[in-house]
Amino acid sequence: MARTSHRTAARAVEAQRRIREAGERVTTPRSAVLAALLAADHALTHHEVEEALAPVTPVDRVTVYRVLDRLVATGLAHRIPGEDRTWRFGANRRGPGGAHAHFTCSGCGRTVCLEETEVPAAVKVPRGFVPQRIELTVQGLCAACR
Amino acid sequence: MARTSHRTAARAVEAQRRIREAGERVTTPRSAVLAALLAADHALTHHEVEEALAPVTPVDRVTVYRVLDRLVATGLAHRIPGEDRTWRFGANRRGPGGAHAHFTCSGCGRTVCLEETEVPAAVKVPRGFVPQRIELTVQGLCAACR
DNA sequence: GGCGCGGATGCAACTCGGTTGCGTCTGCCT
DNA sequence: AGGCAGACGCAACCGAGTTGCATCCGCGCC
Ligand SMILES: [Mn+2]
Ligand SMILES: [Mn+2]
Ligand SMILES: [Zn+2]
Ligand SMILES: [Zn+2]
Repeated sequence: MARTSHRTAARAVEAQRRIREAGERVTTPRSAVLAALLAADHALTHHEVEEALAPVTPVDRVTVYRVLDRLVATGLAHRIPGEDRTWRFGANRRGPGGAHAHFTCSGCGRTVCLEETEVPAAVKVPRGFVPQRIELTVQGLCAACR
Repeated sequence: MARTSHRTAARAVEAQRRIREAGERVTTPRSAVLAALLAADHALTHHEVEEALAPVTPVDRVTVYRVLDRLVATGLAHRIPGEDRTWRFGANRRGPGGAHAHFTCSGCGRTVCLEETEVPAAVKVPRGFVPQRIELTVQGLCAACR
């Protein structure tokens, strides 16, 4: 438990450092949300973030939405559109621009970032179309649900 | 115009044939919805389907949802999750199981099926994970919006 | 350390894509 | 033609995300 809360504190500091370095104001909700993303082993929904913060640093629903939007806008996190019409958010652990694939488990509904998996650099598109970003999502069963 | 309505009628017949062949009951809403998907040059939202049918064969909002669900379940159409939290639907012109990529235009918001574009057959996933389906979406600008 | 301001938070009300329950209607089999 | 399971229409509902506005507070400045 001492170990755990030590890690938690370290994560909070790390989150604050990242926010400050991005030139953003360091506020309680922002640090708490980013720390939650950094702590998670899978991409979190708005609701999951809210729940994760509730016991220690309750944050208003709307603020969670706004903070996550801002983290995405400043490149500190990324948003993953899901099969179930809800967005999930993951911290950009290795800075912005790291295009990677995602895995969504149809058992537990969790989405994880596949930092290792290559996304094709280019694909064939119809004449006149200009590709900008490629998204690759794998559906299947995670190790736990298999 | 004679040409156009002739094509329209042909499409209605084709839609009915496909529905019957799938072992489903042939109803007015079902034929109309599938015919609309077959006629479209891009994947349609629920709302677009409803609008397309309104002038000739008005169909209740809820019925459109249910018909589209069923077309997907029977393999006559497929559902594409979008960046904007709405689903889009396309007819499965070449039968079910034809995995293909999609292109979403950030200008007009339209999504088109890239029937030509290969989806990688397999990707690297973490140990113990079982991939089932791979989805590839390209974001960019379409020829009209460029 | 205190001051002031612009941006951030909290709360309430709202939008909209999609769902559910239920009574009526109809495609299809006999 | 007759009967029934399944489809349709309508109304109420749900939940993710948004908007407007008053209050608060991080941070640069003294
Ligand atoms: Mn990710
Ligand atoms: Mn398609
Ligand atoms: Zn799982
Ligand atoms: Zn376009």
